[in-house]
Amino acid sequence: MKVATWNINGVKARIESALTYLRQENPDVICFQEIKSVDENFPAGAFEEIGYNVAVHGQKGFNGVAILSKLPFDDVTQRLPGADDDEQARYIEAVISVPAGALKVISIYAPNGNPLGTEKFSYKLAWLKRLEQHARKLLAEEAAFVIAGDYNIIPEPVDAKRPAAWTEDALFQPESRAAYRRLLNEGLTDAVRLCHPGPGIYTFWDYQAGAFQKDDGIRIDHLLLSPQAADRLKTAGVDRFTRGWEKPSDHVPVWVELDL
DNA sequence: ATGGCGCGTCAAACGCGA
Repeated sequence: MKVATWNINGVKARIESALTYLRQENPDVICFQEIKSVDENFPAGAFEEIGYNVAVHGQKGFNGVAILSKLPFDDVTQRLPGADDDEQARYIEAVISVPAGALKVISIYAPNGNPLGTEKFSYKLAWLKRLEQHARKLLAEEAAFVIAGDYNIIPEPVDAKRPAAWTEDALFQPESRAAYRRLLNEGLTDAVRLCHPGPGIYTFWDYQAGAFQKDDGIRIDHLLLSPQAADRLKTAGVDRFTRGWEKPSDHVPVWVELDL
C-alpha cells in the first residue's frame, strides 16, 4: 500500500497536476496540504472520477488539508485536540480498513512560524506541542498510523543544501528541530530518512532565485510512522520530478510503501 | 553580491508562504 503526501499550494491552481500525478503514480492514499479552498469548492468530483474517496478540511484563502483514499474511510476527524479556538485548517485524520487491519492516516500542515519573535513563531511551537501530545495518545493505542505532511521543519543540517542560509528562519530553529526530535524520541520513524540516509534529499525549492535549477532545496515534508506501521515499511521516496512540471507546486510528493 | 515567485482575494495591491 502506497501512502503519499504533497503540499500542492492551491488545489485550484494544481488540479491538473494532481490528477496527472495520481493517474501516473497511483498511490492508494494521498494527503494534500495548502489546498487554499473551502470544503464546498474542493474539486472532489474530479478525484472521485479516478477512484478516490475524499475527506477535506478547508478554509478560505489559506491553509487547508485533505486526504484521498481508494479504500473507504471508516472515520474522519478534522481537529487537532488541545485548542478549541484554533480556526486554522491544518489537520485531518482518517481511519482506513486495510487487509492487515486498520491504518490511521493524518494529514498535517504545520505552521511556518516566521518571522521569529512574533506570535507566529509561538503559535508554531504551541501547535507542534499539541501534535506531540496527540501523537503520545495515539502511540499508547499501539496501532498502525502515519502522520504525513508539511512539518515546516528542517530536521538536521543534512536536510538543507545551504543550512547556514536558514539559521534565522523558523524552519531551522533549535526549538522547531527539538519538537521534531521529540516525535522521533517518542518512537516515530522518519521513513524517508531511514530509507535514504545520505544528503541531497529535498522536498521544497523556493520559486525565487532559480532555487530548483541550483538544487537549493530543503527537506520539510515528512512521513512519520508509528512502530506498528514502521514494522511494515518497504520503501520510501521523493518524487522530485513534479518540480520540473509546468506551473509546479514549490513542494513535491513524498511517499511510503507499506506492507499492509 | 543581490535579487530574481506564485497563489488567492479581488479587481489594485496585499497577505502569506519558506
